[in-house]
Amino acid sequence: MNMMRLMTFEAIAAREEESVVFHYLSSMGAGSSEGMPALNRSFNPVPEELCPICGDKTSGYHYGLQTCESCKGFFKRTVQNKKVYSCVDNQNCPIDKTQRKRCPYCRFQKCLNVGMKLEAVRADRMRGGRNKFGPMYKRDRALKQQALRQRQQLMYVQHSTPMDQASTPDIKPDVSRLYPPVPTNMASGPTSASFYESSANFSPTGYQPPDITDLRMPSPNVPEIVRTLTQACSTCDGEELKIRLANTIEQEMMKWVSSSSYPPFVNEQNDLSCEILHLLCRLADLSLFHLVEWARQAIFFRDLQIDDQMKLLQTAWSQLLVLHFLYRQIQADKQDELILVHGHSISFDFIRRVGLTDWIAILTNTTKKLRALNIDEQDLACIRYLVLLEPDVAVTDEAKIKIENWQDQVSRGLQEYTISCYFHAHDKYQKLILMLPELKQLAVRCENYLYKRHLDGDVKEHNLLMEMLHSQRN
DNA sequence: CTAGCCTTGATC
DNA sequence: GATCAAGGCTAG
Repeated sequence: MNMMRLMTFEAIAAREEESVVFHYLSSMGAGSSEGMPALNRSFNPVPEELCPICGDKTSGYHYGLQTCESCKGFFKRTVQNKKVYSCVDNQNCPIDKTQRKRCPYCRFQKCLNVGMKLEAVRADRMRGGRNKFGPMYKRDRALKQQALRQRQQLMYVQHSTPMDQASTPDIKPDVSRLYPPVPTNMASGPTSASFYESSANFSPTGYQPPDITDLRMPSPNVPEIVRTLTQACSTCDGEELKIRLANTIEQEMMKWVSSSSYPPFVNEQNDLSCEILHLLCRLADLSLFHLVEWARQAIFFRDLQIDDQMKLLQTAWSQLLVLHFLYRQIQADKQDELILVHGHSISFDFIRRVGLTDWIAILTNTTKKLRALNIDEQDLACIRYLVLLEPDVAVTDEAKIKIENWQDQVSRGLQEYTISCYFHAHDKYQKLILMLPELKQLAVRCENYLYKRHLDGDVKEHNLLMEMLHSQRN
């Protein structure tokens, strides 16, 4: 059935449309904000789009994405005239506005790598009109608008900090809350005290660092690959702003928690349920942004072509979000509270009142299992990569071989690590691997739930989270 | 060969 | 009719 679908033009068009998500994601991460003071940007509400190949000013969508006029022309000439170039250097020449003429080989490679479409150059040289990429360009524009709005929202939060800080003086922005923490100093062993110290100030709801007197050996030998994966975490632009936005969202949620009457009237309960779901989705959306930025810079993953990256991300995003969410629960070590991104928490009682009763049992069971496994940050880092680098996702043959090799490296690293650091828990590795299908099942369940609530009109916003949810179902 | 400007024509 | 992403033209 899938094979049949792949043969149809609709399927191809749908697939191309899906890639918009990734173009959008990659352009977010490309850091249009890099090195630019926030205040300057606030006076420039529509940031000038730069060509992903050479950095020149773009002139519109050409052959799949926004590029400058010269790269458009170069791509057209190359494809139309079937040019074959060669590189006199190492096939990794820098391509920018001043040097783009130097090596056409590397320029063309870059065109393909960023996602320019060969098939958008017409074989019949027919002029004018539109092609199948029209809807894709339209959606890309809409997504960029959405990204812009989100950035402006972040800006708003940044400039409203005095009040925020006054209301929660005990909360310090901690980027590790958005996405799993990664220590910068591994010298002290797999669970460096510095990580927990960094989280220790973070106790708006009495959150305390978990007890680290576990069963680990005092000075374990962490395999190189595990060390690398654990260290290789992004520190993305605007993280602190996102943390502040998360804080603002959570404070809003806290207002609902404290002001809602009990027992609620029927309509009131429904409104409350939608409002809380809306805020939870906004938090998940923030985490998703961060997750994508992490993935873009993630070792292995960053070496793949954009189309392959997109496929992997579309398969893994919900699992990675769930994984992060569960890890947060374990870290906080609270049995009856839902831990939010910025460190606030909501009691399970409140969760029941907004109609999410079923999820409490699921959450409790899963966190219980994970706690029993005594997952540490090295395990987590490896699992994240195992989830992200899913070899069964249909990617190009070349990428598939790479991914299988990377999976193998990560698996072996994890196995070696668990054996050397948890020698008494000899089956830890197997248990971790066995958790993966369960994680996937849970992620799918979350997706389905969210999708249903979206169709029911309970989740109205159009954000990256919804975009990912929809792109999988198209 | 490059890159800026021009012409074309399907889609909205 | 306006839009805008194709292809075409041409000075440098």
